[in-house]
Amino acid sequence: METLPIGDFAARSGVAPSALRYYEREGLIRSTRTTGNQRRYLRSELRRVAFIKIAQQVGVSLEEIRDALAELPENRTPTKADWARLSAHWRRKLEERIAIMERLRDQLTGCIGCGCLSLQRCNLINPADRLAARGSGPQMIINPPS
Amino acid sequence: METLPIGDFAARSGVAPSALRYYEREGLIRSTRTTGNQRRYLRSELRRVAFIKIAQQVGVSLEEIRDALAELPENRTPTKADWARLSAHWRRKLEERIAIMERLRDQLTGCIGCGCLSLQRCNLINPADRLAARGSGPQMIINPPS
DNA sequence: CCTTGAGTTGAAGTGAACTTCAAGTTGCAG
DNA sequence: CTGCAACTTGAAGTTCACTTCAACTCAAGG
Repeated sequence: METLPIGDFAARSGVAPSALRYYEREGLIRSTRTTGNQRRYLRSELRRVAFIKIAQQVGVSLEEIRDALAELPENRTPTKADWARLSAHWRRKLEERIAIMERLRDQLTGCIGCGCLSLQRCNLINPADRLAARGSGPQMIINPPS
Repeated sequence: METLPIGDFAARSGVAPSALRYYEREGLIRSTRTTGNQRRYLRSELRRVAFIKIAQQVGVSLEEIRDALAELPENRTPTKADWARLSAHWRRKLEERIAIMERLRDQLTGCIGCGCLSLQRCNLINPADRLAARGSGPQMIINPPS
C-alpha cells in the first residue's frame, strides 16, 4: 500500500512534521516504519489529521479529540460509515457551540448597552448548555463553581 | 466614588484575584490604590472584565482584547455609546465566526463521508473569510501560507 | 492595641500544543 | 558508491493565560 514520508504527509495535511510527531506521541495518529525506522503514513491518516484540525477549530482539546478518534476501528482502515458516525457526533457539538455564539451575538450589544454586563444576572453568563471553548481560560463563565 | 477591593471585585466578576492582577499587568484593566497600596476597582471595570470574558469565549486572545479595549476613552468612564461601538465591532467578528462554524457544520459530514477531507480541495479548508480561532494552534488551516 | 484575614510583590510553576536544537541515521539521485 | 536532503531521537525552549508560593504589609473588628 502506498505510503507517504513525513515531509510529504506534512505538506499534504498542512501540519508541520514536528506537530505530526507530537500527535503520534499523544496517540492521535499512527504511522508504520521503514526498515530504517523512518515514518510512512497511509493516505487514510490524512482524514484523521483533517478531523483533528476541524475539531480544533471548534475549540476541542487534543485530549478530547484523541478520545473521539479512539472510537474508530483499530484493526482496519476506517470506512466512510465510521467517519460518518464520528462526524455526526461532532456535528452536534458544533451545533451546540453555534447556538451559544448566536445567543452571545443576539445579546452582546443589548447587554453592554444596558449595563447589565455586571455578570450577575445577564444571560450571557452561565448558560446552562455551554460547551467548553477551551480547556484553560476563564472556566467560571462557562463552567460556574458548584 | 465607590470602589471594590480585589476580593469583592473578583467575586462579582467571577475572575480570580490572580487573574485580575495579571490582566492589570497586561494592561487590560485598571485600578486605583489606597494609601496602603491596595487595589480598588471602579464598578465600571466590571464591564471591562465582562467584555474580556465574552471575547475570550469567541476565541480572541488577550492581546487582541487589549487592543480593542484601548479604543475606549482613557480619561473618562466609558459611556453606553462607547461600549455599544465596541460591541458592534465584536458582533461582526462573532458573526463571521458563526458563519464559519455553520459552513463547517453543513459540510462536515459530507466531506468526511466523501473522502474529500484530504484537505486539498475541500472548502472546509482555507475559507477566505476566516477568523482566527486561537493565537496558537494549526494556523495553516485558517491562515494558509502565502 | 492586637490579631487575623485580605492584600502586596516578584519569581517560579503549570498545562496545552507545539517548535527548536543537537547529534546522529537513512534513502535516493547522480 | 557517494553525497546530501530528509529523516530519527530526546531534551529543552516557547507562548498563552494563568496559578502558586514566600515573604511581607494593610485594615478592621473586638
